[in-house]
Amino acid sequence: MKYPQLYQQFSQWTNIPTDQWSMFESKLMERIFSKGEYFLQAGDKVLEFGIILNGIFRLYYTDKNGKEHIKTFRKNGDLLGAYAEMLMNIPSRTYIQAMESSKIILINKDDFYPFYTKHVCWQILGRIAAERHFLSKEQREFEFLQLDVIERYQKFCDEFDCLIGKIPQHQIASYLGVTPVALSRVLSRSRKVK
Amino acid sequence: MKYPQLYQQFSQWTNIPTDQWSMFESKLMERIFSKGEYFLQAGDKVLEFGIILNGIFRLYYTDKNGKEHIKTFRKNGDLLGAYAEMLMNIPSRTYIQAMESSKIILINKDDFYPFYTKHVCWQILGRIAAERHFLSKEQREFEFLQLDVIERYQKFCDEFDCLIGKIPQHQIASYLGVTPVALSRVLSRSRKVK
DNA sequence: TTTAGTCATTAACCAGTGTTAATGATGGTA
DNA sequence: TACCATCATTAACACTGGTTAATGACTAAA
Repeated sequence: MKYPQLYQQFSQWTNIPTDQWSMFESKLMERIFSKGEYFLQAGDKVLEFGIILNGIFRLYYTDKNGKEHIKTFRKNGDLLGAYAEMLMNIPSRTYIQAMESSKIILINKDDFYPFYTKHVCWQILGRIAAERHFLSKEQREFEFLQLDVIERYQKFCDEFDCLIGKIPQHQIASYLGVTPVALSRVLSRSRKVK
Repeated sequence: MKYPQLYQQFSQWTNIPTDQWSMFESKLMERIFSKGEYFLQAGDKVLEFGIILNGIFRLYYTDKNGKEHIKTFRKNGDLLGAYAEMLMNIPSRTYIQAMESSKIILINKDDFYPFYTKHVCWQILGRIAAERHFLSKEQREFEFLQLDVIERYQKFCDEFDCLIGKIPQHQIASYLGVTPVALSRVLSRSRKVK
């Protein structure tokens, strides 16, 4: 078994027969991304997805004015890819960029899909992955509807604590849906209060 | 077959053997909701979910100040329930209220879950339901990050066209993440431009 | 018909944000 | 060292959105 850690992670969700796992592992590839390198850019065909062994990536898109909007960050153990575009079978609208030297496991979409019909465990994993993606977006919707900037920042610190310091503040601002100037003001205000 | 229309809808996603379908149908119940009646309120145990035959529901939660925030609206053919809370197995944080007289099909969560192990088609349906829920949230995230109020309003009109006139404008404002006053101003401004 | 309730609109005021620009700090590179 | 790029901070200004309150339209109930 090449990736016992990954097997552990998947086995949390459902039992995977060892023969299924070894077939799956045979399709996996490793790849290193250096800081700043892109896993995917807007317009690219979505041919594969990954699982992060170590490192940090940011996912963002650009609007009609060329401004970047950060959707989320991904770290150890997270799935990596343009998930929505893969489901819709359209070219990527998302840029996915390594924020530090990162190591990931890759699998081709076309190598993975056949597993769905080989064993029910892959359907279960697919369902749980979708459910977890949904839950994180539901949480984000909650934050946009109910929380102001400073509260959203605090939530960000809770969720991505290990990333503070590794992510420039203006990118956190973009994730929170405000400008770097606005976030800086808010943080400065909250420091004065304390 | 009691609900051929529902069978049709599910069959779009995957083939369902007739014996599976009749077992499934035997668990279904019908229920009518009159205007204003609640399918679910915050604090309720999430015991069941539904599929809307006809009518409109709104899903919202309240914040610490008692203000309502509308998450979405649901109409014919949509799944109805506190999906996130069901996945997390926690009490509902969501209020689900009929906006007009509505008819739905109900199934108990505990009656449905066993189907996951009876046939793979239910896993596939579960996965696709989760994927579709995810995609709609991803779309909503896009709108919050990239669009201003008037653009979000236009998107709303595209997505829920049949509901315009049936939904009070202040509830649309809540869905868009602004106050009724702000939405009214924005619409009045955009009317003048034309 | 009268009354009460819901809702959209508008005005006035204020807090917060976007924008632009200037400043200073930091870190990497020639 | 000097130079460059990146980034956080702050100021000034315009504008948007939140809040409150008043008004009028409409509907349903008494």
